[in-house]
Amino acid sequence: MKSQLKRGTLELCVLSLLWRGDCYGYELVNKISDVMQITEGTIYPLLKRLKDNRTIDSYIVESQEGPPRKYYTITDLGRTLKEEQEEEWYSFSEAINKLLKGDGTV
Amino acid sequence: MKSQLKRGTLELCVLSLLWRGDCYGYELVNKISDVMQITEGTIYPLLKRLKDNRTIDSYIVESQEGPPRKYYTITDLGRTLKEEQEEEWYSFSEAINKLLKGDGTV
DNA sequence: ACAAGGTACTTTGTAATGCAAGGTACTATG
DNA sequence: CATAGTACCTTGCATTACAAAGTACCTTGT
Repeated sequence: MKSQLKRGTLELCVLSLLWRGDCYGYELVNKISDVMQITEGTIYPLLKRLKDNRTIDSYIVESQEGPPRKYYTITDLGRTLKEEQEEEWYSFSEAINKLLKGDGTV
Repeated sequence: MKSQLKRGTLELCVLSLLWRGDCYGYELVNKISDVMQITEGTIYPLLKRLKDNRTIDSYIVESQEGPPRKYYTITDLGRTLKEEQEEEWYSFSEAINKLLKGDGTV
C-alpha cells in the first residue's frame, strides 16, 4: 500500500537530483533510498522511460571500481518538466494537507 | 500523469472526511473534487474496496430529492488506519520536500 | 403527460507504474 | 577460486485512477 504514495513523485525525485548534477543509476538508487524505500527494479525502468521521453540523456563512463557506469543528465525539456512537476507537487500536497486539517474549504 | 499523484492519498482523504462525519458517495465526490479533480468512477470502486476491508460500513437512507443515498461510516479499524496513513503521508511528504530542496540529507 | 436536467449509484475495461525476482558482468578481497 | 560489492537490465504482477456506459429516481417547465 505504501508504495502507492510514491507514484508520480519518484519521477520528480529523479529529475530533481539530476537537476543538481549528473548521476548514474545505481547512485540514484542509493540517494533516493535514503529518503524512501526503493530498489533497482523501480529506477531502471523509470530511467528508460525518461530517456525515451527525451527528458534525460545518458553517457557511459568507465570505472576502476567495477563495471562501467551509465551517467544520466537532464535535458532542457527535463528541466521544464521538473519545474512543472515541482509546482504540481507543492499545490497537490498543500491541497491534501488542507483537506486533512478540515479547514473550511471542505 | 497528474493522476498518479493521487494514488494512495485518495483513500486517506475519504477516511479523513468520514472521520469527521458520515457521507454518501456522491457527497464525497463533490467534497473531494473541490480539492482535486476526481470522478465517481474513482470513488465508488474505492468505497467498495474499503467496505470489503471493513475499514468503512454503510447504510441506506431514503431521500426526497432523488434516489436513496448510501451513507458510509468509518469503523474502528478505519480510524486506526486513518491515523496510520496520516502519519505516513506527513512523513512521506516531508521526505519529498527535503529531497526537492536538496538539504544535506541527499 | 413528457422531456430535460440534476441526483445518486454501479460496473467494465484500460493505462500507468512500483517492485519482486531473476539475470549478466566486472573488480577486489580473503 | 569463492565471495561480496558494484552496476546494469528485463519480465511479469499488483494496484488503482479514471473514462465510459448504464440504471433509476425526483423536480421543473411546457
